[in-house]
Amino acid sequence: MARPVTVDGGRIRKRNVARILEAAEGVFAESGFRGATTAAIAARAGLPKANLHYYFRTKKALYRAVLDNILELWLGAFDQIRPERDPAEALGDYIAAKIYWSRTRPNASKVFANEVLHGAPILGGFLARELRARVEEKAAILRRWMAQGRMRPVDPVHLVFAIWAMTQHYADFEVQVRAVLGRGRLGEADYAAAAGTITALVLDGCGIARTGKAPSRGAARS
Amino acid sequence: MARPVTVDGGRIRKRNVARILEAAEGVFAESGFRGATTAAIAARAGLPKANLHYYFRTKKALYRAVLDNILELWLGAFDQIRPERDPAEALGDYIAAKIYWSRTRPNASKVFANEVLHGAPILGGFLARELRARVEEKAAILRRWMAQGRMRPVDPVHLVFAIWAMTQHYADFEVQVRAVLGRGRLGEADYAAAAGTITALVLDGCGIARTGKAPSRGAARS
DNA sequence: GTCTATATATGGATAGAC
DNA sequence: GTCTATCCATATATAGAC
Repeated sequence: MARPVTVDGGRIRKRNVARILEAAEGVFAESGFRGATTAAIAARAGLPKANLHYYFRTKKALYRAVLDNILELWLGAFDQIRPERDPAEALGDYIAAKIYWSRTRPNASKVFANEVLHGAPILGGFLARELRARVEEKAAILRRWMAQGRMRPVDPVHLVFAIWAMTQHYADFEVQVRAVLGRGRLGEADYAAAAGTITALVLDGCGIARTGKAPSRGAARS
Repeated sequence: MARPVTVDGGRIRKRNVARILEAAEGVFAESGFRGATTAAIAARAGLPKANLHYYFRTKKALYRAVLDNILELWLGAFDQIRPERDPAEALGDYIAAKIYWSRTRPNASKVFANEVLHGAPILGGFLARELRARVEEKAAILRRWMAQGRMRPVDPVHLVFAIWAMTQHYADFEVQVRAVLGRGRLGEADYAAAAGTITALVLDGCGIARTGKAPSRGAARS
């Protein structure tokens, strides 16, 4: 148990852990922490239930591991906002990155939303420390841009809340968005319309003339 | 069982049902449908568990009743948007009404968010029929205002999504908002800042000059 | 490392006395 | 209408053979 004796350096372990994490993200997204069953996660991962418990002793430990993956995405996207950038481009790329993740990793967004919705029992500390610090850091950049007259003064923290809310809405409330739009599935055009509307609201709200230029390369990657 | 024989016309029943519904909204908001236990709901309502099952035979039936109450609020607020109104006032009052409900009925928002987040198993039909129709009705009003040059052309449905997302964020993600703002509890000033930021984004995004006038009376009521 | 069988706990729902 | 006691299903977690 303590140390793997196989020569492959835990190749099987790596593959199984990855499968379990992906399956768990899906099941936690669909059913929430309480509603998710280890049996359902194991079935989706293609493993017997006892095997899942071999890799993650408790359901809670597995849940924590899933959340850890998600936080990386969230904090990574935030770094589109850097002091040396043009405000309009930085904000536009940040919105594009968030919409990109809502589209490609909707389950990650849903698991996070569910966690926060129910009081952030696991992530409470992260929100109050790491996230708060990162928001303050980005808010300071926005305030500097405002002081330099490069954007209209708005409350920078509430602006960040607005961007989070509007972009993640397309993942978290996807069922409602599809129902209201009458779509079986959201397509390229729908996400483009969403990003366009959100970008227009944010840039106009900040008094920044839109350039019509496409988001810069790599916007969705880092 | 079939008909109440008491002379008070079911006064006790009315009181108990109301207590149960309020308790259920709170517990469903905190724990989700699956995480909520009938024991917890009964305890919060101050009744023994079996008594709860006397009024609502199944947990699902109780959940449906809670959702029904919530839909009334949602559709009611929507009626701030009427063709004869001034676009800026109508949108401003709609935002004010939604923020008012996020503040005063956060649990209602959370239960709804949880339902949609997990695929709207109960409300799917409502979203595809009633809600879709209501959004189309309001989108038509917005399109008419745009055609009359009273507001800049934007995608009206995505604009509605944006307003929903930004306003309900303060109820659904309240824990995160509090953590990032470093507040133990959100106060009057926080909601005012939220409404101000959201209104600025929406009105500027629609190219409508802000009047500085306070939201009209009754904005939060109907 | 894998998997069958099972111990154990929790929670929805009801029977039946009052 | 109220409430105690209980049935029964479900689900987490583990024991122990392979």
